[in-house]
Amino acid sequence: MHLTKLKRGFYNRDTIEVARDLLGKYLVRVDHGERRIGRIVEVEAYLGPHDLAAHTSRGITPRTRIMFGPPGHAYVYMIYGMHYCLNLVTQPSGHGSAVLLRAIEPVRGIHGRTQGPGLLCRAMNIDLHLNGCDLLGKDLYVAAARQPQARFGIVRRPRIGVDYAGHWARRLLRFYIKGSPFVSRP
DNA sequence: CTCCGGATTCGT
DNA sequence: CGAATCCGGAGT
Repeated sequence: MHLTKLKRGFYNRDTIEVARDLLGKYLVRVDHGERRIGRIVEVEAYLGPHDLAAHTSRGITPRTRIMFGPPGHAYVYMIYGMHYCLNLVTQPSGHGSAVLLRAIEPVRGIHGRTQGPGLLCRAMNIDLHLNGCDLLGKDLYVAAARQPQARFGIVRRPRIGVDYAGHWARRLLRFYIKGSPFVSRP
């Protein structure tokens, strides 16, 4: 399959548009010369400091520094002391928004399950050393297929695991490819 | 410094 | 439904 790496302008847009446009794109991880590829099937948008479910709602801290930084970078954090989550920073520097990648469909070089943000990172060997990684580099990036792809429907749902966030927990900011068997929670 | 709880996953 | 497991952020 012929893939074209997305440029920074793709990420420097409205976070909800980026989230929807990431569906069907390909996450590429190059690790010790090994190339792992997964098709993105499920994402969540985190809009900025006003979004009470977003880490940036606490302001600029050592952890959220990357998420407040320029678009097109990876924001990786540890959760529950044992899993990692991968986000892609969106919009101009200072905005504090990102898209969480929740599930991918294995395409190449992937062993193990990929349904859920923690499992996705495990399968792609993504951990804190990739926090702040430039998505225009060679270790980790998103690419579009050059060949036209089959069309798909998009389902909108509330985000997972953010019940503490008041009315923000009910916003429809989770997107996934309709009918995909690789979504974490259909 | 201590304390609380989490953008999860797995086993009971 | 609860444990695993540890660090970030907030409060003292």
